Amino acid sequence: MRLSQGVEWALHCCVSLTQAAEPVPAARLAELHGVPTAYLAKQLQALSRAGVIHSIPGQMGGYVLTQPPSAITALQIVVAIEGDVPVFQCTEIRQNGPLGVDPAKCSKRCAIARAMATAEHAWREALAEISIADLVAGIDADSSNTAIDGLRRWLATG
Amino acid sequence: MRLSQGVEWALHCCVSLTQAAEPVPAARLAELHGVPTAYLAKQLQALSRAGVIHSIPGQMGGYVLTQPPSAITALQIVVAIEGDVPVFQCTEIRQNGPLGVDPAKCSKRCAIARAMATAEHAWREALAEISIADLVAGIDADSSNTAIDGLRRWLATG
DNA sequence: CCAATGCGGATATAAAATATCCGAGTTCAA
DNA sequence: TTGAACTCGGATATTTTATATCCGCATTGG
Ligand code: FES
Ligand code: FES
Repeated sequence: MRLSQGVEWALHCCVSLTQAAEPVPAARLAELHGVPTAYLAKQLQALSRAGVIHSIPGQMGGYVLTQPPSAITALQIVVAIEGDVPVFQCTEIRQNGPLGVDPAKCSKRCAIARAMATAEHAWREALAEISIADLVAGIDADSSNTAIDGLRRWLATG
Repeated sequence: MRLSQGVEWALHCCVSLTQAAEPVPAARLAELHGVPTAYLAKQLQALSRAGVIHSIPGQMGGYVLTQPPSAITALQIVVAIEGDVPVFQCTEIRQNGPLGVDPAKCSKRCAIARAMATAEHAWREALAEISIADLVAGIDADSSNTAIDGLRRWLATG
């Protein structure tokens, strides 16, 4: 079980967009991160559909964040890219075999699925506690306050 | 991102094995749960390699739990089937592009990976709190204390 | 010895992730 | 107003992974 690579790209792009004064095209974000343009565009479209970013068409178009960095969470981004399907999916095998339970009595989710969902909920809660602003602060601290400033400068010199 | 189906099978098998007095062959577990025998065998082998269950070869052979049900956690089973690779994998794209960071300065894990690892840790901690005994108790309660008894009886009548 | 079982690898199929392309629509400049 | 250049968007290939299956070998117990 592995999270799609698009999640990492999306996180990096959202961090970058916090330092942009104008819309940033997908090609420019791809150049900045050294990833294939066409595939990154797909992830950005997913973010756009989820309402995390807003797309502006036309010659001076590109992508812009729809909310302040402190209001965007890692959970939103993960859900946007991966979908909100549960990590553990109960396939109701309790209804199979010689001891199969009557399907009519399976309106309630089974005990195993409930337990796994509880653990998954803990993960989602933790993801919801991570904001883009937190990531920006962390990256800035790691680089002795040079990375974010350099990023803003690079984005400005179109 | 979706957890492999083998995890559900493994959980159900461990629950079933708690009610067995003798080793249970893979074919019998497959029949009980109505799943393909050959593929289930693969999952059981993974559990065996991880030390969750013990395999006994020979004519009266089969699988047995290595620990009491209260000592086996859902985390052990998930790791056994899926491997202990992290859900979020940092591919170090911060080293790419025109603003790429010097690889020599990347000995420390990046801020994004750290944040995602924290969330993942919360999930693992929650999984470690789930024991097979808990699942048995939950299933028993859901069935008005009939399912586990029926299971033990079915396993005894080889 | 013979039958039954777990183990491991090799193989075929199905699904998903990855990577790419071209068209519809918009904006800006001439 | 006209047009050209640029943007996003969805539909399309390619590669990788997960799923499912099979067969031969070693081991155990009758
Ligand atoms: S029946 Fe298998 S987890 Fe619900
Ligand atoms: S460089 Fe992308 S998450 Fe670490």
